[in-house]
Amino acid sequence: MSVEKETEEKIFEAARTVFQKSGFEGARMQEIADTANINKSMLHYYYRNKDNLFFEVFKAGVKKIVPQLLAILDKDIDLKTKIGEIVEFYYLTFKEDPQLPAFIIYEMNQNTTRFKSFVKDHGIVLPQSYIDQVNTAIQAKLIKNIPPKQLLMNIVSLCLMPIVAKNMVQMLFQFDDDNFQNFLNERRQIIPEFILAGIEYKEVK
Amino acid sequence: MSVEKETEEKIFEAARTVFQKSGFEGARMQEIADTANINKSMLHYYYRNKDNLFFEVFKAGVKKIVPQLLAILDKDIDLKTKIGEIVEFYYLTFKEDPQLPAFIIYEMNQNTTRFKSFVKDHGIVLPQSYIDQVNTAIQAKLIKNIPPKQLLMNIVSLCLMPIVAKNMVQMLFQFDDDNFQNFLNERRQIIPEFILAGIEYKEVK
DNA sequence: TTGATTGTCAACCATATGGTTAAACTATTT
DNA sequence: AAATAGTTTAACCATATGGTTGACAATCAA
Repeated sequence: MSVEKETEEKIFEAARTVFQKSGFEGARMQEIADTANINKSMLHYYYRNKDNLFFEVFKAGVKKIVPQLLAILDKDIDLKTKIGEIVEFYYLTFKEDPQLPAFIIYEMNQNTTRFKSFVKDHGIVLPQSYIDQVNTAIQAKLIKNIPPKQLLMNIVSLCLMPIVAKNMVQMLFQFDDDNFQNFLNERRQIIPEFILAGIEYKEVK
Repeated sequence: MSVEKETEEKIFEAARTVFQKSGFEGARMQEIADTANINKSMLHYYYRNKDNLFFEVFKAGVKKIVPQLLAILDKDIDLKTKIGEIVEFYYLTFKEDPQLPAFIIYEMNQNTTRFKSFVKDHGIVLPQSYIDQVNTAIQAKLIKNIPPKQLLMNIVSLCLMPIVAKNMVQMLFQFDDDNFQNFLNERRQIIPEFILAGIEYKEVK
């Protein structure tokens, strides 16, 4: 049994690597097997077929991002802290898994169905508490008027876009990998400042 | 000769459609031929092979985005106007070609080389005039201190991310296509306001 | 120890896919 | 009108790819 888990785990890790690098269509079962150092038949023995294996990887990827974000959004903390936590969460998560967001976003565009079932199974919904929090802040004139979804879109855009468009950014800004990492690191401070100013956030004493 | 251009054009358009929908790996030469309503051999007759055809489509895509952005950045207009123009440019361009940015960004991550040659051939460089403009504005205390590349990254992120992550956004926000289009439209106003507030922009009289 | 269950592998299979070819057809030139 | 060059097509080819099979090994239950 320990052997079984080991192999299954090896396969999954290899699949994660290859699928995230090449996408569903670009990934080859043989390459996954080679990466895992096992026979190709094992892939089918444990996961039946390519779709299945892919979906496992895809699900794990979504699980790593979405529920965490929603949990932070739902927290009972003030808006400023919340924004800071989101920025930090994205920075840390994608520092160690930089290809994940591009992978998820691309594959979701290719096949919405895959994701839909996941959303239903996990009851993924934007927390009402977040919506209320923003609207309350607006009414209290603590921030300027902005639809909560638009604000969230802004936050996520600022965090994810540079990572998703990594090569484009590196090319246009003529960054090597170090420069790019510094650029991202710099954004940990710049993004929260930019957002808070953007909504004209007023501190509550 | 008119027939030739017609066929070549038909092939290119079909290739654009299919490649943008499915990506390089997911695209099938047969599907392109079917979409163009011609025999598959014609693809090879006019474009030799898949790589070639793809690269033409890819180049055209980049040409539609990058030079335009750089041209606006290089314009001798004040920062506020410039930001407004970028936001409008992106909105209008991708309203009629929504899959383009995700396509370019994804394929660029898959194969940097493809893009590198393009950048070299077209002398694509971030205009110094833009860098200077931002730095000057900072020194004049017209905006708060922010590295020009970070500011540009913010602008582009806010414009592109929702389009690139369309399905993700629609799912999470429970938008149908109309809702989504309205959401994007709403951003034409929200993004410039958000950015100008974000950099604490002061009007020059 | 032995019989059964589970895991692993090399060889194999069917099909899809990018690409080729040679012949037919069409327009253009002489 | 004949020859030439350019365009289009159906049939074909080699290979890559996802998936299967059957033999064999390891592990476990009795």
